[in-house]
Amino acid sequence: MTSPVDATPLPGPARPGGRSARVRADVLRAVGEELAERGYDALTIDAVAARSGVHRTTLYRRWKTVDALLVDLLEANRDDTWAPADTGALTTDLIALNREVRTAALEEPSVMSAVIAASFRSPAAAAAQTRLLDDRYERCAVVVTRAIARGELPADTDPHRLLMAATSPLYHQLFLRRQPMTEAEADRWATTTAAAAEAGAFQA
Amino acid sequence: MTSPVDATPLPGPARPGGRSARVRADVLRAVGEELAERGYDALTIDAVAARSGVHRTTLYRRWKTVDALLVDLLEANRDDTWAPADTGALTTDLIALNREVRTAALEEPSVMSAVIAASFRSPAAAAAQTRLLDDRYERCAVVVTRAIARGELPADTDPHRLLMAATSPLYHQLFLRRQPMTEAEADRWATTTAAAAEAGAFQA
DNA sequence: TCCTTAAAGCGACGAATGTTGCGTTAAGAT
DNA sequence: ATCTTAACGCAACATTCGTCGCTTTAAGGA
Repeated sequence: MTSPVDATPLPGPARPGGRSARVRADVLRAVGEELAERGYDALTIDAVAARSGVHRTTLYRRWKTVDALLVDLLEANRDDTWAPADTGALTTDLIALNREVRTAALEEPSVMSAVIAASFRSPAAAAAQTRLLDDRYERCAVVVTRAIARGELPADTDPHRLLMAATSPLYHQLFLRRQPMTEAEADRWATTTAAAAEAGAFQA
Repeated sequence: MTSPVDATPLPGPARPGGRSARVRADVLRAVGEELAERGYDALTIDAVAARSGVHRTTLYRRWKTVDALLVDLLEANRDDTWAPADTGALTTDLIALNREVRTAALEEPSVMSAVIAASFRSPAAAAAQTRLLDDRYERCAVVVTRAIARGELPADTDPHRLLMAATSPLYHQLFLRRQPMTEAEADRWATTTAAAAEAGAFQA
């Protein structure tokens, strides 16, 4: 029996206004700077508190862990405009893509590495990582559909499998095996994959 | 000027005998159990000390960090007899290999996942991870050389590239992208790679 | 058997990491 | 302009983590 005057209390962000927003902005900026300057290992609640000027307790209450901070930064900075380069051919598109992946993976300190490391600790970070990569693959699918439209690839080529084949060796080599990888090698995975795809290796 | 009576003090393990060995065995057993029962997140110095009956201080002195404990366990349990299955054909050899990788990656709690997570924290763990994978690739190279001997592959096929192509999508999907992977999918990466290799995709 | 001395045990300490209760501030509604 | 209250600031507390000085044990050599 709810009285008619009873205004809905509304769950969810009850007061997401001015101050809270400013605090969040300050904190996320601090997280980004700390990460860029000192790397993931130095990314601690206290360090972020000190740099942002926001109290420790607030961070513990709103984010609880460093991983949560990182996830929030990721969601906030998510670039909705990114698109793979359009070079006019599958092989060169994949080369451009692989070079971008390699560059991002090799930057120091590596944000990508930080996200992966975090994904091994908290489920939330893992979920963010999944979303991030899913989004990436989604956007990159056009590389394949364009190639199909140009007649370079069979019409039933699976974009996801093709992209996995091209990029996964880079991640594997750089993050799991932890060995260096030259740009030429990255290029080679692109060309090999493109050739295999054109031969129908990734047809459904 | 060393006096003739002056016995060499000998650097290195001065007294690796009975007690030390027993302590190490107890500790490593405890690490393995803790890891298997509660997973990597629960793997703490204190937990290992409690379970093994060895004092905290000893662990801090001899191993310093949990990652070092994990590395030591790995080195101690290293299986020098492992070899890839010989099924008589490249495709089926790769399928067997991928199934083994998938099974190991999917066990819960995952030792493989723990090692990877550790490799993002300590250089020592990273080095161990590199050694582990290098050793694995080394042993798996016979799969390729056998295929060459059978005439299935060009003589100048690069074993390492071929093996990367076959297995890296599994690691990528399971540990980076964190999505499930069916056995059929794992098999498919094996067959696709075998076909590409036979077409000369991994020639030097 | 006895001696020497690494290595393990032990407790106490300091620092870092989280937590809690309470007072204060300001967003948003009236 | 005033009121309500979510969110922040603050200080004190609890816990975990890693270190240090000292004592005790036992491995390995004489």
